[in-house]
Formats: sequence, structure tokens, C-alpha cells
Amino acid sequence: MSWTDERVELLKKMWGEGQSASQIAKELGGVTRNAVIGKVHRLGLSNRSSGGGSTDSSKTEAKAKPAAKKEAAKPKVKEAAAPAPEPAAAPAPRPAVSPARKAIIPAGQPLPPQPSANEISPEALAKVNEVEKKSKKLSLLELTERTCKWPVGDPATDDFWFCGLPVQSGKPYCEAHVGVAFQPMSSRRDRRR
DNA sequence: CCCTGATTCGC
DNA sequence: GCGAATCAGG
Repeated sequence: MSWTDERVELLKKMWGEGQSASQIAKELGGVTRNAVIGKVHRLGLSNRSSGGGSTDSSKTEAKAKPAAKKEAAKPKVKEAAAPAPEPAAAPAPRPAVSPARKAIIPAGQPLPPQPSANEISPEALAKVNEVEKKSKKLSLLELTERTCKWPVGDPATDDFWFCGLPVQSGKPYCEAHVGVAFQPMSSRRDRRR
């Protein structure tokens, strides 16, 4: 594969969007992330450190760093002590498993959430909903050690899949799902019973 | 371990 | 110019 005009353009676009080199490489196909990074540098897109002497001759750093918008500040939504804010379209984080059939889960890996009576922050839920749209909808067999294993839908129906988005750390879920899977363990401790 | 980008250097 | 190998973090 060569760097055609179109490919370079896509590269620029994605890089500009903050996409990672590996993602860009995947998108382009036929190239590795190294190729992408190499190209990025040749194009002079990377703006990074300047410590090393390198072959760098001139090029006065004009510290005018646009500083891409990494993280947007979110209006912290406080939920004070909401009694039980039933999310309207509660996506039921925990897939309803048919009584008669249990979902078969990959050996070894942890099974999800048992949020049961857990209260999940509205933010987290919202995030999960967004993520589900982008999920890879992987089948059981497609799961790997680094794909989000959050189940979506009803295992008893055809409308079932696993999130499949990349997990970040050694966790079984993607960032969004980690958010709802692992609660800070707080919420309602006075579970009167 | 996985990932990220940065750099080098033979091709 | 290209990109695998390597380096240097997270």
C-alpha cells in the first residue's frame, strides 16, 4: 500500500481528531501503526518534544500549541440523595437471563455486573448507552482477553452480543462499562432490611 | 501485559 | 519516502 492522496488525507483527518496511530492504521488497512506514525512525522504533523538534537536544524518552536481538546469538562450532576431515580429507559445493565437457560460465559472471565439494587450514576448510564451504539457486537467466540465482555441484550434471543470495545487495562470491560460494573461501593449503604 | 507516540536506520 | 525495530513512557 502506498500513501495515496486519499489515504494521506484520511490520515490527517483522523490524526487531527486525536485518533491513535493504531486505529488509523486499522482504518486504512494495509499498514501498521508504525507506518502511520512514520508518515505522521514525515508530514510534520506530530508536534512533540524537541529535546533531542536529532536532525532538527531550524524550526523555531513557536510554543503556540493549539492544545487539542482532550477532555471536555462535564457539568457535574449531583444526585444528592435521590431516593431511587429510576432511569426512564433503564438499559438493564444486567442482562435478563432466561430462567431455563443460563448464558454461557467464557471460562475464566468474570461475569458482569450484578448491579441488582445498585444505583449507578446517571452519567455512567448515559455513557454506557452511547457506547452500546458503538459496540462491536461481538459474539462469544470473538471475545478476547482485551475486548469488553459486557453483554448486551437478551441471551435468549438473537438480539444479544458483547460490547467488544477495547478494554484499557486488565479489566474485563471497556471504560464505560467499567464505570457501571465497578461501583465505588457507596451509594446506599443504609440498605434497610 | 496492554497500549501510546517517537526515533532510528536499512531499504 | 517508507516502515520495522526499537525506544520511552502510561
